[in-house]
Amino acid sequence: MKEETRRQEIVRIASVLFKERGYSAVTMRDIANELGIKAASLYNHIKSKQEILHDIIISLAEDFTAGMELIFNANDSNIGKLQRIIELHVHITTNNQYGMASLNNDWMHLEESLDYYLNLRTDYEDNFRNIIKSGIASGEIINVNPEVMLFSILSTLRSLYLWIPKKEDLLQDTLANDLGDVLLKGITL
Amino acid sequence: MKEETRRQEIVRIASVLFKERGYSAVTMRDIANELGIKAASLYNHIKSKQEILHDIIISLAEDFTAGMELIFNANDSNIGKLQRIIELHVHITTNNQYGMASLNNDWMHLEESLDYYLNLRTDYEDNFRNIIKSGIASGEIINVNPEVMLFSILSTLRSLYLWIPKKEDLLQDTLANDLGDVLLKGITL
DNA sequence: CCTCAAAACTAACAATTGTTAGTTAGTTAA
DNA sequence: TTAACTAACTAACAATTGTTAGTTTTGAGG
Repeated sequence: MKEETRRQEIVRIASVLFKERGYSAVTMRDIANELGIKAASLYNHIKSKQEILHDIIISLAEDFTAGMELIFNANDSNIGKLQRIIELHVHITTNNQYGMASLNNDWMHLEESLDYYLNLRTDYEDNFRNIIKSGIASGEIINVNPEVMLFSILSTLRSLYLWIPKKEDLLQDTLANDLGDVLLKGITL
Repeated sequence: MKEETRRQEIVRIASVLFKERGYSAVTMRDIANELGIKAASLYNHIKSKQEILHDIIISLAEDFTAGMELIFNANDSNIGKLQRIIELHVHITTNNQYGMASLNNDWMHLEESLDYYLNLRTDYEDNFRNIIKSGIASGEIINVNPEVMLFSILSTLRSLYLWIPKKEDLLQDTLANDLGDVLLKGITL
């Protein structure tokens, strides 16, 4: 484990508060308080509140886009790719449950990096959609509206951050497997 | 159609802004601006900003709890009940896509009514969970961790508000049917 | 012990926040 | 015409916001 810089600590603490209350409802004084220092002292380490949000969201969004790129270009069945996407989400969310809240709910408060974020998200969704469409074309996946499938699976994966912390006992692999069963094979016997 | 009171108009406009930016990032002046009046004038119709949030969230939460109660006590198979829950979400979300954003993301900013809201939500989830467990016991539903199934289905249904406005062409019934297929029967051929 | 940089501090700022008080214009009912 | 009511207004408030300037404390290396 590398040492955590004060800057990283600020971002980490902030992401916890942002998950609880949302970016706009958390003040610099709240963050400073949690660290036992004064708000003004934060500015020795970070440039602005906005920069904290950027740090949290952009690194996560890039992780997803990079992971998706790998899966998309891999030599695998389309169902196999979907299973690997599920694992990607479980993995990233397990390692940063707090940041995932900002990624989902506070992205609209990004300023300079908003367009960049939106592009990353669009790329990600396009790849996801193309995997589903390929799966339908190849007969791996049922012929239902692919938008409904994309939406349904992605909604579940994006909400993982709300749920993983409550089920700490569940192993990452077990969770990814169960989710794969439920999302891909359905729940009907 | 009944006439909309000024108060209802305020709550409706506010819910649109709350969906875009979140409760904390929307000011009384923003809401007033959208109505073409001054912020102070809002107080002729409402008691506080907090009351607007209460209005939006609590009525929706009560709709869900009441709808669930009906379904739970109905004479139907457990899979049938799940399908009716899907229809309940599609129906309520279609009729109030903006309010659903606050229900999902701004409930933590409720003050006096926070406990009441949390109780409604717990009741709802308990009923949902019991339907799934009954379905497993009766052999209608596969024997996978019921928490994973509850989480997966509910996440999708709770995210509908993000997605329904983009697919206005899709009829309520078609959407509920497709969602039922995907969520219950899975997507694998 | 001294130096120097990192990281804390105090004090203050201009802007914005939700809300109140008091007033005014427009509509309805007597 | 008058009286009452509704819903807008202006002006202001105290508190809180993100941030800056300038200063002091701390701790490691020479």
